[in-house]
Amino acid sequence: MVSLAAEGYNPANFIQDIINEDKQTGRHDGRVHTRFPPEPNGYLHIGHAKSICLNFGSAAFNGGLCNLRFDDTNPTKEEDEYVEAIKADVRWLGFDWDDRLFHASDYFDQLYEWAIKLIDKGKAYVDDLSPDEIREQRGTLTEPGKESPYRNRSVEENLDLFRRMKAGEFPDGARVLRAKIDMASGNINLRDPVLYRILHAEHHRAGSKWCIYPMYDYAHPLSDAIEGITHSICTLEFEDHRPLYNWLTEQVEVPDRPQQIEFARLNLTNTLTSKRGLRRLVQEGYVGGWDDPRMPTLSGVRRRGYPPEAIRSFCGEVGVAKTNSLVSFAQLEHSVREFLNRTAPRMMAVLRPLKVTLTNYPEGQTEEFEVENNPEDPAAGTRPVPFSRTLYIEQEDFMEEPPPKYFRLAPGREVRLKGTYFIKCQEVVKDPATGQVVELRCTYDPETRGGEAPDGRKVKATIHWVSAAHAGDATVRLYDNLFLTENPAEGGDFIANLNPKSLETLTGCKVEPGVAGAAPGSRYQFLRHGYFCIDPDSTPETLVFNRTATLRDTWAKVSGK
RNA sequence: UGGGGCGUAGCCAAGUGGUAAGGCACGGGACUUUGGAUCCUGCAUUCGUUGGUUCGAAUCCAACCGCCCCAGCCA
Repeated sequence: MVSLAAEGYNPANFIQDIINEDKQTGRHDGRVHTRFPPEPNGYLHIGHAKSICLNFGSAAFNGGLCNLRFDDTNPTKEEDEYVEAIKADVRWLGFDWDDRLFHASDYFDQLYEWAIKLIDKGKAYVDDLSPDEIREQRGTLTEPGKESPYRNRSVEENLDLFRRMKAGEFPDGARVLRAKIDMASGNINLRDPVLYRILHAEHHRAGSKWCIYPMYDYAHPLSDAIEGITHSICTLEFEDHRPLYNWLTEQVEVPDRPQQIEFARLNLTNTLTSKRGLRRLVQEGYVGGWDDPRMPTLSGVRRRGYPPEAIRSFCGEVGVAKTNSLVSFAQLEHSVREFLNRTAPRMMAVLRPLKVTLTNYPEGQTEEFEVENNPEDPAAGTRPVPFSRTLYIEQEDFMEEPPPKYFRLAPGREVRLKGTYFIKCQEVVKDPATGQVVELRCTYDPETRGGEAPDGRKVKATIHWVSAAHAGDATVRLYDNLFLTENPAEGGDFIANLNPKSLETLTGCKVEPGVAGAAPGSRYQFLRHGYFCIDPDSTPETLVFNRTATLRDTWAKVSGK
């Protein structure tokens, strides 16, 4: 039985190979315990989804557990607003941490005790050098660093100074606690890395209890150890930190040392996946907020209408490896369409209305047709759709001078109105001032009721429609890539790569009456258009729809549009 | 010029000495009351390069080339 969390998890990856081997050799007593460790300094994005699916998915797949842990070691950057949003996003994606919600800040006391232990062992020291001096003495990529003059202080003096750091006797930046490892190491992370810094700042959870805070490199491996994590999965840029990770768990002598494993983060074409960059888009007003449907944040794609199931299967499909990669956005859209095609109820919506009068249809008459809700899923049933003399069809479904291979309506041409009758265009009414086509006067063939002609004649197109008197009004937001370039972060300023046409808002759209009253978040397929999702901005009078994704459009290819 | 990684199709990615999975994209055809979906079908004589080992190499060895990451008291 595969749990929901493991659904979509693709075990064909090198991390699963490691887990398999560990289970076989009995490492970690055969346990698998992972964690997803976000810093609450921004909103989760699609890149985090890959990590969430990997951590929760691999744990579930292997009969293990996955914790949610907030890596809140820097009080100057972290806020409660973010922790709540992150929890909501992880839940929405479909994962559950049960009672295993943790914070690195839960461990500050233990972490402090272990720092004392390191000092006692002569493995850590208080350094009085300024940040600039430490940087200067760290050396360069090719030159070794210099040892600090404070490196060989006595254990007693270090203990005293560290306690006084904690007691608040020194200002920010005055001193730090450093690990004593190797200033000549080729790995810069091993050149006596800073373990604790002084920060007189209010912590979102710990309040003002502390004025010294552990660095990520110190807190992370030890938090993993405290939680009994077996496989600590992180991204490639931390590969260089692994020796330090191992050094720390060895020095504090924890019983079952966790192992860090690195994989390549997700990059998507035409999208920005850096918290810093996304924050800038929000703060400088390039988008409407973290949940703007153009944002790759989980809150953004949710509002856009992406189903969590689609994101999970996408994460399984792209796999997990160590190669830096840039996944095509089309791959994500494929997963979204694949899920929505199976599940989204169909609806007819006319985005750019063109009035059609059926001249031979009795005035004042209304018929109801039962139309299938989803041809992919007969169990979805049918819905009644009202039909009358005056209708709207899509402007682009008529051409006065149709090019070859255009099968839709044209003067004298017959097409099928989805689910109802064949209609034939008899007359084109134009605005005398502008020459714009404002109305089509057509006849319908009563013999074709239901959409088939008894005489066997065929029609080359079926178009969607909506009854003018019954239709609801809607605003429709059409979204396109936020960025014009494949890799917006590459080179200079990504702001220059912003797509000025990433949002087009259509008003006066006409939708089937059946959608009235639907809740925000409801997803539909608008026939021949794509998938749409009701936005919370909707009012009782006017629904607002966000386009999730278009349908594949082979006519666009043929016509070269 | 130090350290750590990575190179399999346009994009992802399996493959772990026995003769290149799969998905996306793309092309062709069938079917179609969504120009959707579905269904067939095509798409790497070759795995960064060059040598070597072997009956046999994407897999082992060597050298070279290319790309990514690291010099926060950020994570």
